[in-house]
Amino acid sequence: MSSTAPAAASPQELPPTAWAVLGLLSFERELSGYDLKKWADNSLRFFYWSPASSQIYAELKRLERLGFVTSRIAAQDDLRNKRLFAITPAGRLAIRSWVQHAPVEPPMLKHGVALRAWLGHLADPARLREMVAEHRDNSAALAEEAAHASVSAAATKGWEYPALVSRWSQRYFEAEQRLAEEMLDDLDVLAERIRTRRRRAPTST
Amino acid sequence: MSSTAPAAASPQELPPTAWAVLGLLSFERELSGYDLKKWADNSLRFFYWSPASSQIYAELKRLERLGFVTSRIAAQDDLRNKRLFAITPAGRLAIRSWVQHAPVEPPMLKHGVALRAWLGHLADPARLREMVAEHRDNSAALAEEAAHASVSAAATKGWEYPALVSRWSQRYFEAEQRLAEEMLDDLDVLAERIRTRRRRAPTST
DNA sequence: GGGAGCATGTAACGGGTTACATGATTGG
DNA sequence: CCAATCATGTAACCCGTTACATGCTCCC
Repeated sequence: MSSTAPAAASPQELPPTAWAVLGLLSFERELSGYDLKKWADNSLRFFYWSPASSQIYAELKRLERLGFVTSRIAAQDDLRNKRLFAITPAGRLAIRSWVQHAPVEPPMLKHGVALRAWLGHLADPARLREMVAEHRDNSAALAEEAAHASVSAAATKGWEYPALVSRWSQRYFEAEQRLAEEMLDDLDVLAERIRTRRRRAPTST
Repeated sequence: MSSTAPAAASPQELPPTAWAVLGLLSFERELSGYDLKKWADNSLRFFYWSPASSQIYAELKRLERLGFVTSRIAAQDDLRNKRLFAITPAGRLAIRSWVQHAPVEPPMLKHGVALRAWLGHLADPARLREMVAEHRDNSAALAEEAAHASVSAAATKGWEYPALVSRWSQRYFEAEQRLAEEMLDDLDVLAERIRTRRRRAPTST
């Protein structure tokens, strides 16, 4: 089946990136692929990764083929061969339906630091500590960035929901920071336990 | 470049799944692909997704080609054509080096619920609330599961680090639950604000 | 007898990335 | 003038998934 369906098949079945891009356009502004990339970088990035530019252009092509967006070349006043995209009524319908009806799935998380802590028996305890500390600092920095994003979103009319999610992101990264700190404590306890145990019944491996 | 390098090229450059699988084997037990899948399902799943079985078999093949694991057919006592894999000294070296030297990268998160909250202007407020509440409940359930995993890991010798990470996971999902609750509050405030505003200056799409 | 679980894979597909190509405009 | 940024894409690649095929064994 499939093989280039004629038009809007079952709207529900698009990759997340397509919905993300269409979602960015649902704020009713005309945007270029380049704009979309930048915007994704400083909003979606916090709770959803930011797709590669090439991917954005590919999704835009698909969305246009489905009739969910239209494009025009911005000429005259704006010069450059810049293609501006806008959401269509069909696109608005489709994304509304997706937002409302897509099933609630567990967030997907790939936590490299946690994976390596899980394999802690393979690492030098000090190095492990270092990694977790670095992660804690990264989280703190991201919390800061999200805080900034939230104030600038709060200042814009019609951006109440983005502002709300920015606040959520800020809290998320603050929590991540706390979790890292607690893990550091646990690592210290564990390292201590191992050290004393080794003192009694020395070396193996 | 590349095109089936003769042997252990630069060990650092394997997909995460390969390291995850090798990591599971680093606990020094002989495991089948099937075993690995099950184990991944109830440990890695919490902080790193669980790969498809087919993927696990593929990675095992690759790891064997690289000399990081060996396999033998478990016959006699165990019957069935079950292939058991074990880590080799080279594999132990490689994964140790990965755990210690791989750069600390930000965890990758794809939070569907957050994305849809970000697009809250496209949803019925009640439905949005429902979705976030469902996510909160899912998180609570996952926290429970992680708690169980942590007690059973704590009971096993040599599993101190997995136990530590299970504890971390439990806290993570508890935090996720709290974040969802706070988002619900924020959504209520926002919905109220919109309702009163609309009462003064009525409707517009 | 038959279904649930054990066990190992193959094939096709697709989503997403990196690397690359190209060119135009702006500002120091 | 040259670097940075704007701007749009193509090509190759690979990770990972779904769907499927196969067969065995355990236990009700």
